[in-house]
Amino acid sequence: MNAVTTSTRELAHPTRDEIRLEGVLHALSDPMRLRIVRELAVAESDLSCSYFTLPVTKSTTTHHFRVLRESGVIRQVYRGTAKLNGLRREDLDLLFPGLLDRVLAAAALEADRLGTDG
Amino acid sequence: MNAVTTSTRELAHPTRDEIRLEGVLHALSDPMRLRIVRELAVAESDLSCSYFTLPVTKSTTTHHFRVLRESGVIRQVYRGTAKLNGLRREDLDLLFPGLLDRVLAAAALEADRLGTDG
DNA sequence: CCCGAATTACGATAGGTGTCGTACAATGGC
DNA sequence: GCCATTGTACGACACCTATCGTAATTCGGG
Repeated sequence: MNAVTTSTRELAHPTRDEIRLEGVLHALSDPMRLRIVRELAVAESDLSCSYFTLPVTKSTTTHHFRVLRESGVIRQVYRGTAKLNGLRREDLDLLFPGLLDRVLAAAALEADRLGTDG
Repeated sequence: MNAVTTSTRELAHPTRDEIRLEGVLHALSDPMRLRIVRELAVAESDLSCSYFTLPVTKSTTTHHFRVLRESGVIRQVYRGTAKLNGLRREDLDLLFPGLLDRVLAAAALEADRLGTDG
């Protein structure tokens, strides 16, 4: 009905200064999560969870998105029944300059090297 | 038991092309291991395990060094009763250009931010 | 040839984690 | 109001992992 759908469901995000390097590295060390992050990185805007077609169930997908959110790697906002996901680029770049880009570049190089892209 | 006393106990290392980004990120996502890597990074030469004074037992320290070696982050060589540890900078920089430096810089920034250095 | 120093091996343990399946909840369109 | 779409909650399970303590191994030196 409303032109601007204001969702009431709130999601807990760590503030910028609560983000820990160890947590970010751990979040990125899982193949599924790294794949999600890579897709978010090349996306022009936020992507819904259903956009991703991962070789795991929806339950597991939900789990991975939560890990990414709670570690501060992504931001999640409800819009209707969907949940939009976006990288927290600014926060990450402020805390860990250049880190995300290097990880993404490394992931691209490795995917190319192994011939298995995600 | 044997007669070969060339002090060459061999340790299994992954070859460069066996190193995986996920494994490296996972290895670096542990506080103890990140601390070890940071110390190795500023060292002029290889360091023995006993050089490090970590708040864990020697058994646990051995475990962490093994994780770092098996993930390809460090190289370990026996010399007498000691075991010398060094970063595999060249291999890592070839595989993942700039990644290690950014992680180290991020770790330094975070340590400064949190006021808790290692 | 024994001793001490450095490190490992082994077993144990508590907690984390990736995965699944099924049942449940929120939302927007009809 | 109903229902399809989207995602969550919860329980379960196998596996991994960080940690410890103690016993064992390797090596150089006396």
